[in-house]
Amino acid sequence: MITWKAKKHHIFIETPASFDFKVNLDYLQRNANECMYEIENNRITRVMKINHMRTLVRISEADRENIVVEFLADTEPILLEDKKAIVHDVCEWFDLERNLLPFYEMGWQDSLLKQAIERFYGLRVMGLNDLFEALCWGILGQQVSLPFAYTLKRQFVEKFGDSLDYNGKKYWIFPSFDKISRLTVEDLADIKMTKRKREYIIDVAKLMANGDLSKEKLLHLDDLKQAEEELVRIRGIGPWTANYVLMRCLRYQNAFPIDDVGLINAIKFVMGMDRKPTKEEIRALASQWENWESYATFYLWRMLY
DNA sequence: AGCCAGGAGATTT
DNA sequence: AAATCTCATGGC
Repeated sequence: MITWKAKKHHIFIETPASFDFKVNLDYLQRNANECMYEIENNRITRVMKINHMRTLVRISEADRENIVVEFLADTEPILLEDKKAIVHDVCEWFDLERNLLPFYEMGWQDSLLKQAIERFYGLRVMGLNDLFEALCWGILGQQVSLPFAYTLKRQFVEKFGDSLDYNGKKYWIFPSFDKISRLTVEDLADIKMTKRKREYIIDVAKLMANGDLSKEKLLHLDDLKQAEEELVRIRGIGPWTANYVLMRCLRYQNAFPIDDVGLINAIKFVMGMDRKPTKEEIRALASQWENWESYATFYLWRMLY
């Protein structure tokens, strides 16, 4: 259990030893076109949705063992349950409750992971807590470069999302599946993604609006395989997107987007290969990562950017 | 200019 | 089942 304490306008959350705020911050800053939060002076500012309320929070490192959440724009939660919800979401975002020591113990002896672990010690798989956002991000990222994916996301969010204003800046809230479920592909015509992707996103929004698809349902399945099957059944979601979402949103430790180009390139780079590794070679390397595939992938991705 | 990008679905073999 | 084709668009 995570220890936290609420002050008048702040909440302090204790972080584990194998956590490094700056390393995670670096990850969050990997693309300047990110639209869901702002980072300035080592402080993250973003909107968080809890119990049907929206709060603008600023998260920073208080000291080596604590991060602090400040509330801005008069959106401070008063009720204890709302404060608890904030703590819960922050913990989930930073994956604070996971014990990384077994991962490090394993990775330390793995020639591929060793460098990544040395370089990014304290890095967590940063979450995409919201299932609709995670699915959309996965779909948007299919077969396009990362910079372009960020552009698509920004267009989508700024056209269909809500925002809170603070000090003359807008802090965006990801479009709701309710809203998107009522749109047509023509409504999304301005967003320069393929028509197919527009269909996928609207269809996913409809499934969520119907209640046929939800984070809760996926979390209540027994294991990764079942959740993956459930997701892959949806048009537009293949093994890559399913595992990406299982990793970043549902937080299955063994989620593994094995076909990911980034992972392939990272392995090629770290091993100094002059060609891309085959799927079989990746499987062989990953056989040592059992039950830590998601973290292994995330750390290797970091070697590229 | 051409290749590729944090793929997926449909069609063919 | 596995290989191949088509989609589709910006970045480098």
